[in-house]
Amino acid sequence: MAIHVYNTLTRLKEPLVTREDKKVAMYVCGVTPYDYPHLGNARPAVAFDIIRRYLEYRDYTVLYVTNFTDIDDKIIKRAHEQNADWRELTERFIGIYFEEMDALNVKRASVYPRATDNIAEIISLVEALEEKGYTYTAQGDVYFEVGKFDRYGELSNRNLEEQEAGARVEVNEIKRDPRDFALWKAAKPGEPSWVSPWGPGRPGWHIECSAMALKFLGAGFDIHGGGPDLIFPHHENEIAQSEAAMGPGHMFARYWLHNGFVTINKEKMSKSLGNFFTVHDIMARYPAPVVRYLLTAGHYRSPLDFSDQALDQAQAAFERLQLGVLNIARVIAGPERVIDRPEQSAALRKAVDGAETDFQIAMDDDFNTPQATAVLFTLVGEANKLMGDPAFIPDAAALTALSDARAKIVALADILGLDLTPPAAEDTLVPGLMTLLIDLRKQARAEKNFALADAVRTRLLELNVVLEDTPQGTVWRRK
RNA sequence: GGCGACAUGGCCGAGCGGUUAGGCAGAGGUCUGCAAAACCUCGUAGUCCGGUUCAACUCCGGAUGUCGCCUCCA
Repeated sequence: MAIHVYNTLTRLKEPLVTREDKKVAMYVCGVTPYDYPHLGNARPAVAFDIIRRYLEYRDYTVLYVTNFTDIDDKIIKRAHEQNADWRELTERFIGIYFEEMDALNVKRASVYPRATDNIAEIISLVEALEEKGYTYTAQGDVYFEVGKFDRYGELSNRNLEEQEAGARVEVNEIKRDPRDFALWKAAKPGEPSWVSPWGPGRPGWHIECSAMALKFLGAGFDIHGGGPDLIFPHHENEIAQSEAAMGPGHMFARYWLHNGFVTINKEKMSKSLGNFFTVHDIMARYPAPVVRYLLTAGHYRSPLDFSDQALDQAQAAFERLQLGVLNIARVIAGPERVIDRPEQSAALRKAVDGAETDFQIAMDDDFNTPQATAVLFTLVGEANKLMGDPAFIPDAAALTALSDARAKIVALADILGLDLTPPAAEDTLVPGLMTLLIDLRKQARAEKNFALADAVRTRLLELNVVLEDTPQGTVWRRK
């Protein structure tokens, strides 16, 4: 069964045929580090992290490259506003980006190239384009002449003649054609710059991704990903300049994948609209795994409308998975009964045995995480049903099935980057104290001193410790 | 104006031409001293109008609506 992905370039779901057998080379456009990342930045990071993890699970070796655009107009402007050094600004926000993506359990990419570390490659690429006659210079800037690349518009499916009518056209007297874009920008006084054949300046935005993708992944790499607002013009320009430079017969990237927008009240979350929430602020109110779960609960290509209600629902759903694993752990840590009741665990056994196949069917189909997570809930449900049966007898078959179920739930969740492993073992004093409190409460209850018993439970709850009275005795967990 | 996406039960959100998605919330019940957790039962959805078909939420056409790209933006 082959993995199928939706390719923006063909507008079709296609089987993933990699350039090299069992290897995937992928490039995902990263961030411009001049501010705190917002949820719209986190979405592609998580979406492509899931894709990367799933491909690795399917035995692909993944070379994953995500860039930092660490020099551009916004950075220069922000540094100027804050009277700060632009390098210190980008360093700071790159650090913050890593911290927050780590919290969201985004695996580190193989390489995080920065534009400013790849100036030589960028200049070479512009030179190649210059030699082939795709460029012109004007007032120190170097522009790519879009009209000379006849496949321009293929990715974003736009015919440029047709949109002239009502299009908002950039006011730029320098450019020969409004569609043309800067490959190299001449430095204005006081701006950071690098020496180049065209004088001191800095790279245009689009060229850095081409240069770095080709440097680290080579021509015809497998997957190029990013947000949907990059389809045009950024990715269109990447294709044009890369394929123009390489010449006929060379493809830049084979599959183009784009995630859906995060929206607020159905409107795109964006800095310019001012309706954005930073990952930092959201994680102050909800646990990071809940935020990750929210991003996993919908399909990566669908819009995700963000709200507190959505977070609350995500939290409740995620806790159901967490508690399921915890409940199983308690039962399998308990005693085994040497009575054979194989039929009671037959349904769970069946669910466990079919789970991985169902998970793969879902994920093979363009990474259908909503369908994949349903597999996890089915396993939790079957396990709960078994353990919750008043006639449940923990025989060998049941304990094995439960143990397998737990392992399967945790393993499949891990492929989605959802960590369901119970919190690390406490130091020895805490469990001892908890046993002491539970014993004292048990005594109070035996004496019908429910006020005292409830006070113990209430005050522990204030410490975020939940007591639950089960038929097997009282258990506790952190909230 | 050009191009495109989407429209599912109170909310979120999938698959599928005829057979249970899943989650959240709600109601009733089981268990409990009371809770919590868990389980059981319950709503029986598919914007509208046509068409194809023995059969459509699922395919086709149209309408309506929402959103997006066309400008830096994930």
